[in-house]
Amino acid sequence: MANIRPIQFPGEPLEKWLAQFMPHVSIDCVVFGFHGADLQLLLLKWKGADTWTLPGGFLGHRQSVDDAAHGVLQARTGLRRVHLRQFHAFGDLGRKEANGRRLFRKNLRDAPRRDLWLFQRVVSIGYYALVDIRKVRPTADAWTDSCAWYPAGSHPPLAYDHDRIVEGAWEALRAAIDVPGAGASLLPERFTMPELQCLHEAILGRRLDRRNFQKRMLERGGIERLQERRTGGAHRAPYLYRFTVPHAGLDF
Amino acid sequence: MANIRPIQFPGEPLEKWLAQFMPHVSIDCVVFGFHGADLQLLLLKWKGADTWTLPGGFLGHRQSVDDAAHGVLQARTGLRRVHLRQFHAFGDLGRKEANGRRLFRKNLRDAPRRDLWLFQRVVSIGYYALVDIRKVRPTADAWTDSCAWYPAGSHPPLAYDHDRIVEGAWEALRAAIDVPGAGASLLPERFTMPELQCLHEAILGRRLDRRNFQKRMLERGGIERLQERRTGGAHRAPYLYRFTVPHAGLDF
DNA sequence: CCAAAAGTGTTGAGTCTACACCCATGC
DNA sequence: GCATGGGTGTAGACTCAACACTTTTGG
Repeated sequence: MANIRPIQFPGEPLEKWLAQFMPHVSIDCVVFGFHGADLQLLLLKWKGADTWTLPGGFLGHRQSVDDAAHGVLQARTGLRRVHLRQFHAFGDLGRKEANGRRLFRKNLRDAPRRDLWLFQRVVSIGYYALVDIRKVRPTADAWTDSCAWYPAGSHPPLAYDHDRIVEGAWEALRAAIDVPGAGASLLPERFTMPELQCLHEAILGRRLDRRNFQKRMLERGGIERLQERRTGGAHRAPYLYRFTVPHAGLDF
Repeated sequence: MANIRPIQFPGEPLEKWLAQFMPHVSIDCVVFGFHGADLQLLLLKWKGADTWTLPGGFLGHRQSVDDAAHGVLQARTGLRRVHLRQFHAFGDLGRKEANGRRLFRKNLRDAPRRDLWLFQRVVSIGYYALVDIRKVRPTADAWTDSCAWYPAGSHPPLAYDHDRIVEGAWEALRAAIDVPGAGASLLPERFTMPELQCLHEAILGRRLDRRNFQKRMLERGGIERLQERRTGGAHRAPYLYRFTVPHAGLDF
């Protein structure tokens, strides 16, 4: 992995900040975490508005798209090596760019120029990320006053076309859950089988049979049972497992 | 479908032509056709160079990414309603932009400016298209002197990262072949079961069992048997079929 | 001892694959 | 008739979902 450097808004003028990026292209990241029984989404709330968006960013001139996505993740979560997967590019008209100008305006001394590419149409490349929610330190940026987790099923409506992007990410995640090691990065290093099942149920949106699930996971490989059990809970102590393929599809 | 207008290079200067496009974003189309027993690829050969590339184009300022892809297809094939599917955005560094400047240079009176976005890094959105090869009129553009079909297994090496784009498209096509109506747009309106099987074998890269294939296709639905048979060939005349779902996933 | 959760096994339905047989057509 | 390709059926392997039983733990 090369060249991950978080880029903060360095102050006005806006033009100067924008100059370091490749114009008209952005990254949006649907960051999935897992806690309790629900999938969670990492969302940013903009200053001075009841507006939420996905964490996003732009491409440095000498930065690959994948690196830029990792940069966004590192800036908002502090994590460097996350499971990150590109799933679709969004380039429809009517992505409500004018709305964006209003959002930025509130946090600038002077009104930004109308003809900046930031306020014209931008093609956004969608990534989804799977992270261990306990390792994340949510960090807002210069434009937003909070970065926080929301239940994926009932998050506040998002600006632009970000609700559609979430839909696409979730669909891609559902399609990708069926490979060995899937979900590795959403869980802590050591986990129990019921926890893994709970994660799969959250992603798929339906209940699974406990016994068939366990069988399938073990036959498929990619996880190994440890000697220890999780003690302390009521009832029988479940075994702990860990993934032997650390991150499915994470190749660096 | 809105706003499909093929945009031709209107003559120099290059800057003027480029001004109508959203900078730094391009479309590349992997156009699959089917003839005989092989998948075919539509490729462009550049003027004054032994260089082949995929058909591509840029985004008009008021044009969605999908519309731009349809525009590319219409310009190179004459077809308006084709099965077209976005599969990945390519934005690595090292896409050999300098090479591109050399290609354009040969067909311009004056050397183009070095700082045009065309010669910097461009993020390319990859689409694959499935077309009926007999309906296509391959049409070169101002930069190329031929637009022609090549066997997908043994085409000339492509410039930039276009070989990788073809790989990705083929993989996405393999993954998508398993839905009812798949391949509808690669075949003529009426086709025989062996023809459909041949297509599937070409896409998957392996032989299939004749009997099981027929059974699966008919049980799955989406095609219907006609009264007619294909006469004229040696041996028993096969039935003709047609798709009842016209184009899988083509939604306008 | 009981309730609740966790581990393991079995059975039947449905699906996929390999293969055998018959039909049509040109030579 | 016979070689070749096309249409249909069947038996076995395999997969997957439904379900029963046992074990462990806290109260």
